Amino acid sequence: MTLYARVVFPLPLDQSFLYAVPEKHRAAARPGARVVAPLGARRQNGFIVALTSEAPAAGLKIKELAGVLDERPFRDERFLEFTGALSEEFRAPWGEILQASLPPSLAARMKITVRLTGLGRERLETGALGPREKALAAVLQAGPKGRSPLTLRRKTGGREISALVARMRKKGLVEVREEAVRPPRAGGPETGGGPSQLGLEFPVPASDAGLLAEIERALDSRRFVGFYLFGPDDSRRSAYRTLIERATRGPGKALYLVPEIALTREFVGSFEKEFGRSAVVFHGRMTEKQKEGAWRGLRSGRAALVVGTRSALFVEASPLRLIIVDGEHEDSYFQRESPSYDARRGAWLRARAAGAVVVFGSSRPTVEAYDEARRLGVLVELPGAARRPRLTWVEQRRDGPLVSRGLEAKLRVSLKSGQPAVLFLNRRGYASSPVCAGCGRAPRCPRCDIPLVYHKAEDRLVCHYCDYSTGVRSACSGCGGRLSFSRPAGIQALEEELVRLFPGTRVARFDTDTASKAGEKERILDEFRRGRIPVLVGTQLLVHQPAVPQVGLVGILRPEALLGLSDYRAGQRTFQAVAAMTELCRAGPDAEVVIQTAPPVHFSIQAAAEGDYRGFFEREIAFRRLLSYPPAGSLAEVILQGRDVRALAGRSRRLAALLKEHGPGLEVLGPALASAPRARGLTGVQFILKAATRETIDRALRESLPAVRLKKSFVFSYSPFRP
DNA sequence: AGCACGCCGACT
DNA sequence: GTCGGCGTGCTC
Repeated sequence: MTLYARVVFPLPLDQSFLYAVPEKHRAAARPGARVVAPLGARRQNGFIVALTSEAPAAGLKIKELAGVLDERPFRDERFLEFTGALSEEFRAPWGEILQASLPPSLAARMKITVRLTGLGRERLETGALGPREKALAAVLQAGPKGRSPLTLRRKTGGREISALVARMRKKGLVEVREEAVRPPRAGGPETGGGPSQLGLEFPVPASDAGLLAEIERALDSRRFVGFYLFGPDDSRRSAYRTLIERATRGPGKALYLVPEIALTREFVGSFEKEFGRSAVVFHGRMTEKQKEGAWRGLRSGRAALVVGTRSALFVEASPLRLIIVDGEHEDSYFQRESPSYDARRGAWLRARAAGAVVVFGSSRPTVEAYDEARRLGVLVELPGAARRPRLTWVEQRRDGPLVSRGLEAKLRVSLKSGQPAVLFLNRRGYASSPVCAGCGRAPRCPRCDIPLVYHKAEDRLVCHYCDYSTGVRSACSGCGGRLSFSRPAGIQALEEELVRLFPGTRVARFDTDTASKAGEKERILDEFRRGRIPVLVGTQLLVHQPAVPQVGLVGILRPEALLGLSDYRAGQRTFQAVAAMTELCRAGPDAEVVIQTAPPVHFSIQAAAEGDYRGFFEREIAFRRLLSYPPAGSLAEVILQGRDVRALAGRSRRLAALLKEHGPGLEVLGPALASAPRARGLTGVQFILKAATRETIDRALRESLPAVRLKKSFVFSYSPFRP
């Protein structure tokens, strides 16, 4: 009886392939093993994901595996189950996910060099070459002996060159050499010692004590279950500590995910006594050597805890008993580049496959997670005193100055007493945008209720969900007032105004223009910390810096600009940003947060300033329900990309027609121009699909997408606890 | 992705 | 005629 292996490749393919397993490879060919297999005209590394002895469907030209690279599978079947589910849910190629899960020592990286042959040099001199061949040969002639395909591509204008190189190789004009880069040897931090005993219990109100007991029971009985811890930072950390201790008492391991690299060190630092020697750090910016060290520590059993960013989701930690996802509301858990996935959802899927406990935590959860956790009865509320800084509201007059009189006076007092201040304004440059003269809000789409985006070329306001558009002189859909352009209101304008108001005072600006490089960021923050810069102005970029010191005066200017993001999550983002900015204010009677905004104050701003998450949640969930936005329904963004705009238009119309056949139950918005103009020469067209359940969306995509051959990408709505 | 195939316009 | 550029489609 013949044995067949189902193989996936690290290629952008939405598909697996079937190969016959030769007799001599029977023992090693197991799910999870790496293989080499003939694919088309070449040999390609891949992964076995399943074995079967069933006869393959007719019409397949079955080939044999060329080789098996591992005597033992590099990961167990539970890990395969997890990555398979992740792949399916995010439409990310399984093979690419597995490739990203390899330890550095197995990620066989090839160094490819292209060099000109004698014949090629001769042809270049005699000019017997095509224009593209000539360009490539000239680059090779001018530079060092060998070039990598990537530099060649860059130096010849960025166009695809693989076919060209292949042809030239066949003609003997160039030579292509492949070398295996030697695998890294383990280095980095040594780990040792077992986890020590902790006897901590975290405080929970009596009403939630039952849930705590349930988490502990699940840990002890190795049952899969998911929980959400809602509460301030220190209460959550104390809870994590208890859970980690419990999970790692025996051979069990724990995975602790954080949103930022800087937080990995902070966490390990703060728990050094308990976990320092048995914890390893893992994140994407580590060298291969350091990563290899982390893998070794975990495999040998010396380390019981991994602290890392989203890529740490894939490291081997067996037997896995606990996954913690802290700062659940942070967008950095989502990976946009292929393979694209959401590590928060990934944590749930991995915990399910491994029979582990998954715990999310935040002081300001996403509406989606909070709602699901509450409905499922897995929301644990941790007590803790919320700091309440003094709050002052200052009216932002529509055509008034960027810094109002009220804020100016506060700044003057603060500067006189030598107190540093931070001002936020979330708009770069000098941008001006259309606002309603009546209510001061950004105009919104009457159908989707998300902000319209101003397109300068057509001089119109456009909805990026449904492509509704209107003239800039039209009436505000909220109050009927007239729209007009605001005065320049960007952060650069703010900086200049401050310099004018306070001559001789140093003002530093912190945005993507001044702090794009890593070193530059630290330099500005360092100077601010030392008191050399009394006033720091920043965009939202400043919110995500871990090392911003707390100050006595925090000014939040025009936070309503955050609501202008053309996305149904704008309210959520605004709440999170304003809450984070407010937290930069230190405690004390002389410390103060000044919010300068145009009335009426949006509930997300009001609630954030007052530290009232639940107040925000109730209003926001009502809005989402009203328009069936997640979590009240499921939503998917489908982006099609192409070079040829006319073909793109035709095919997206066809896709729209196909998708619409799946109604009722599926709402198709679009096609509309994708919000971010995509990379070099590619135009993007976007659909929004809305339905009550994710299944409806999946079915429609499954049946409609194969008919449209174009580069596609997806963003699905976030639903961490979906069964 | 990477590679083959097949079609079109510009040269010996 | 033939060669190179480029779009299209397939890979078990």
